[in-house]
Amino acid sequence: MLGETLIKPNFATVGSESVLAKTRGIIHRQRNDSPCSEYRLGEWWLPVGLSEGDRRQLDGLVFSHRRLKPAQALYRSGDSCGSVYLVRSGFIKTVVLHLDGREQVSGFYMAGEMLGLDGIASGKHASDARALTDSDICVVPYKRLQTVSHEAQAMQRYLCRVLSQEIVRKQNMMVMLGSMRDQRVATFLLNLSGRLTAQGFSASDFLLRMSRDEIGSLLGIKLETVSRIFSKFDKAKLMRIAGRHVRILNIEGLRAMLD
Amino acid sequence: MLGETLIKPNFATVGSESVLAKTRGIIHRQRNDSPCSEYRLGEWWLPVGLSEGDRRQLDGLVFSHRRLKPAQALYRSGDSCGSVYLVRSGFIKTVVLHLDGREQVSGFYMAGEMLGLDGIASGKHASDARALTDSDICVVPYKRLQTVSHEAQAMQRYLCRVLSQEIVRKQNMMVMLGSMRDQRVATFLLNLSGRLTAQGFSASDFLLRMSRDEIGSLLGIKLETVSRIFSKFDKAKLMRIAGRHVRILNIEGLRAMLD
DNA sequence: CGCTCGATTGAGAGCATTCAAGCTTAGTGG
DNA sequence: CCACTAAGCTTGAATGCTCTCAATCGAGCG
Repeated sequence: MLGETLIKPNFATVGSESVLAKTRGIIHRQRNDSPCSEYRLGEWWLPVGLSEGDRRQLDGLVFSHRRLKPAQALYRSGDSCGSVYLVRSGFIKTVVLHLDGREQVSGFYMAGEMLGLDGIASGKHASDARALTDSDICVVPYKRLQTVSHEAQAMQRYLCRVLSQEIVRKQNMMVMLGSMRDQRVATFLLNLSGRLTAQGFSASDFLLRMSRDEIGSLLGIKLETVSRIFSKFDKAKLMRIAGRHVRILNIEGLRAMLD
Repeated sequence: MLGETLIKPNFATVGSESVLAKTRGIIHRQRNDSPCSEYRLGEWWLPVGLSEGDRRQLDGLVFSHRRLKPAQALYRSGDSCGSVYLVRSGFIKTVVLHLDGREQVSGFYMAGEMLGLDGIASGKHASDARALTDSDICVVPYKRLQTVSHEAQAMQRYLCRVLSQEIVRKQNMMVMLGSMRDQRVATFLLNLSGRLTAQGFSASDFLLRMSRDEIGSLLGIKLETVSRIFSKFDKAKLMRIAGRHVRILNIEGLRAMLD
């Protein structure tokens, strides 16, 4: 068991996250719990790449949002893709369906990250997106995004950057799948830690929002192997793992595993 | 050995491809062998997504080209990324460098396909691109592309589609890496066959432009395993393999392996 | 002709998966 | 409040597959 001293910065769900949000001051500027209210994109957009000056041009871009319960689908493979999605809070997984019926996780998305970008090419989503926790999602109509992009060149540049970033992300996933099992798990943990940090959360203490099976599915290994490697890392004092509570003890040690 | 009757549609290199090009009539409208001449993008762009009407707007988009010899680099990881690249002819591989020095192939690109899209996000290329054969590459300055995209909405839409398509491609690669070894090789062959078909080449007879090692690197398996699986497919009469000459005998049998 | 590089094939070792059992946690209902 | 249940997690043992190591073969080239 992990001691009580364990900090739980990303443990908050929709109900309690505003406390954290206020302490960070940027992301959660306001909350509106009405189910279909509209948000202004500008302040959400801002933290991930646009300058303050560009923001004014984008303030007109309004969009709806969706609340999801765990296991609820945001979209399904084959659905016509009229929007892209920005995660306001919560955790989303995307899964690709094999021809033989098996499912494979293709990505996890957390607050501030965009998903649904794989649907732009063909107009149909190439994967399913499902909530892992209670989640709050901004729905950005793609048509509208295009119009704004056409008018504001900054937005166009940003959109291309986001798309390119997703290519890099998938490519890094590909490369990771070519490394040893242990390295994959280390990479996964470091990646998660880094993204949580970017959101203002602790880099060393966090809660996994996904099962061993889902982690294994993403990393191309079986759930038992994930469990064994976690235990191994724990024994090696690289981290402490208790259920889904993770505390990284030796981040340099984890990094050292990658080379 | 494969018999003399083997058709060799994609065997042509820079020296002889114009013969094939003329028979297809769309892609190679003209040839200009001067080392730094400029091409009009419109007719290259056209076959992969833009309507005839949009084309006129794009005709002003000029760009240079590069000739590459086998093993020659188009760009390297870390190079500042001022352009994206369109393959006119030949074969390019992209490789990502692991922290431990190993190299991993992240993709193969053939005529009509774009690469370098992973560099847009950070302004620096995230991989190396090297020629597998003599290749002819269109260099499309990204700044210029942005300007045109801003003016012509059709181009903007197209650019986003291309980026999204690359996301789908990488995602499919990821998923493939989660399947059995045999299935990966089957997927690889079917994918290659399909892309060659899209370029007007034979779907059943073609020449691999990459080594077993490079195939294995992409598929996450060792070169000996690639060789063994090729031999196995050959024994099963799914295909004939002789060195790098491939003749697919039972494409439905290969497809059936995927489910 | 001999060299080199890539491909093929075999044998043995190593490691992840499979199968199975026990354990913990969370949620439910008495 | 506690027992019960189900789902997820951990751990062990044996199997099977891929990798590693090694030898051979063949094609291309000087």
